[in-house]
Amino acid sequence: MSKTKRSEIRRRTRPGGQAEPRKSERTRQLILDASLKFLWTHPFRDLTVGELMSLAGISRSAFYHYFQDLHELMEALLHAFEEEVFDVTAPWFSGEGDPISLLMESLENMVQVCYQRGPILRAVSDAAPMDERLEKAWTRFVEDFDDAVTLRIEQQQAAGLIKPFDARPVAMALNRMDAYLIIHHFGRRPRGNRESALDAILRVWISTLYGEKALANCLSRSKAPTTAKKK
Amino acid sequence: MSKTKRSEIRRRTRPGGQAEPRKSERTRQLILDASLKFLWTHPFRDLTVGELMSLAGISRSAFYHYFQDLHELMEALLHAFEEEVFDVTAPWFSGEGDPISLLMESLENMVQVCYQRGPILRAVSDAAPMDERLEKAWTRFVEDFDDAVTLRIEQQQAAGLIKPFDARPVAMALNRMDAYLIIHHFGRRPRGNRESALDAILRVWISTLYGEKALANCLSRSKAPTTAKKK
DNA sequence: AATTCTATTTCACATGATGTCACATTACAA
DNA sequence: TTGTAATGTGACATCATGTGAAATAGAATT
Repeated sequence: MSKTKRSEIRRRTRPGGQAEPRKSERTRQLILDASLKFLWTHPFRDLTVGELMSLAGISRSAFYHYFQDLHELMEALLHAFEEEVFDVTAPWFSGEGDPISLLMESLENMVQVCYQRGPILRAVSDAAPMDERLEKAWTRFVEDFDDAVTLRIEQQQAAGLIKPFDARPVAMALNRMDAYLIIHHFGRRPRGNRESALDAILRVWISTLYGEKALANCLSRSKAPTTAKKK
Repeated sequence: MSKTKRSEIRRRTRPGGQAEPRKSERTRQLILDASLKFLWTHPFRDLTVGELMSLAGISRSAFYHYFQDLHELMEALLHAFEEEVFDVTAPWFSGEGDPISLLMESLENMVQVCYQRGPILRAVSDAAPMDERLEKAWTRFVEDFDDAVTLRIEQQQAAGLIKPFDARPVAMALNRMDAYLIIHHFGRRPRGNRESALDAILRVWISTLYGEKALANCLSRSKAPTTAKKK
């Protein structure tokens, strides 16, 4: 260790002046964690800066050193979620191989992630209409998917895998369905049934894009149709 | 006119004590109208009791004689909308004849109504997460559709018109798609294209419920697929 | 260890919207 | 016209928000 002081080691883990475990970073994370814990059991409308900070064990006004307001905090949560979802849906968007299998894989992954992070998703979509900035971030998130799905449909139409139609409106329809169906099912506790939500999403996507024949093939491994009525 | 006083004529138009053009009813309507005018050009988050009442030309505190708060007002708007939508979608739900034609008629009507009342729909769905009562009303509205669609699908499955599958999750998926696609397209000005939204909705519903063959027949009269890219 | 400088936190306050009250005013039936 | 209930108003208490100055704690330098 010779001359190098401990502080130098710690602080210079990341070059460029960005220190690693800076106190403020830890505090910021503390706040994020507290908000997460809160939103897991309460709707966003009940979240107040005071509540949040007392949960985090810090004074209320300290909040404003880390976030402009609650909406900016929600934006931070959204961005983390965003990244995760884009990662796990990559297969259909950029993978190679049977498009239907890839689609199924992507949608399964998406449902899986959303099942985990459901309350975040709901909190963000609840909070979005109350703040212009957050609303834009949320809109952009959804529209990024619109772009990606539109592009993929058009590619597969060109390849003759999907019948020709105006791709964008359909992509938008399917994405809205995903987002709000998932928020409905997984956005609050007790969360709905993963499997039946996924089945419905798969059914709609596949029959819309690839036709019922494709659907029949995929669902062959699935369980028999439920006739049971569950109100 | 003999003995009958004018007031008696006016007040007894509707028997049962419910007077007709009572002052308070007119004022209430004035407030509703003002809110509508406001929401047509501003998001719900900018609506304040003060603004609203000065728009209506009445004092702020008078508002609370007519509504508990802004959310109750939104609930009133929702109920008016609700009725209208249920009326125009009746064909598919209870009509007789070719199910696909009926479905198309219902969805066309729904898009038509929503195009007119888009901003109301958006305002309600924006406001809903902020208030438990309104949120419940909004949820019930959507779930009433879930029930109706589920029932109809099950009926047509029993009649062999629709392939067997678990109806409710699919009904929910299709309804979420309708609601939020429509809010997206028609909820603010400038509103999106009626036709392309309708086409997308029709495509998804028909191919999901009745298969692509049915779809091909219906869309024969439609315009050629647009290859144009409109970001 | 003492010192200095800065990052972090807190306290006290101003603001803005809400909802409620007692009271003024108006509408309307007698 | 007049009395009473319905309607409208102003003043107030409340609550969460966001801000700035002051206090405290942390880290680097000597």
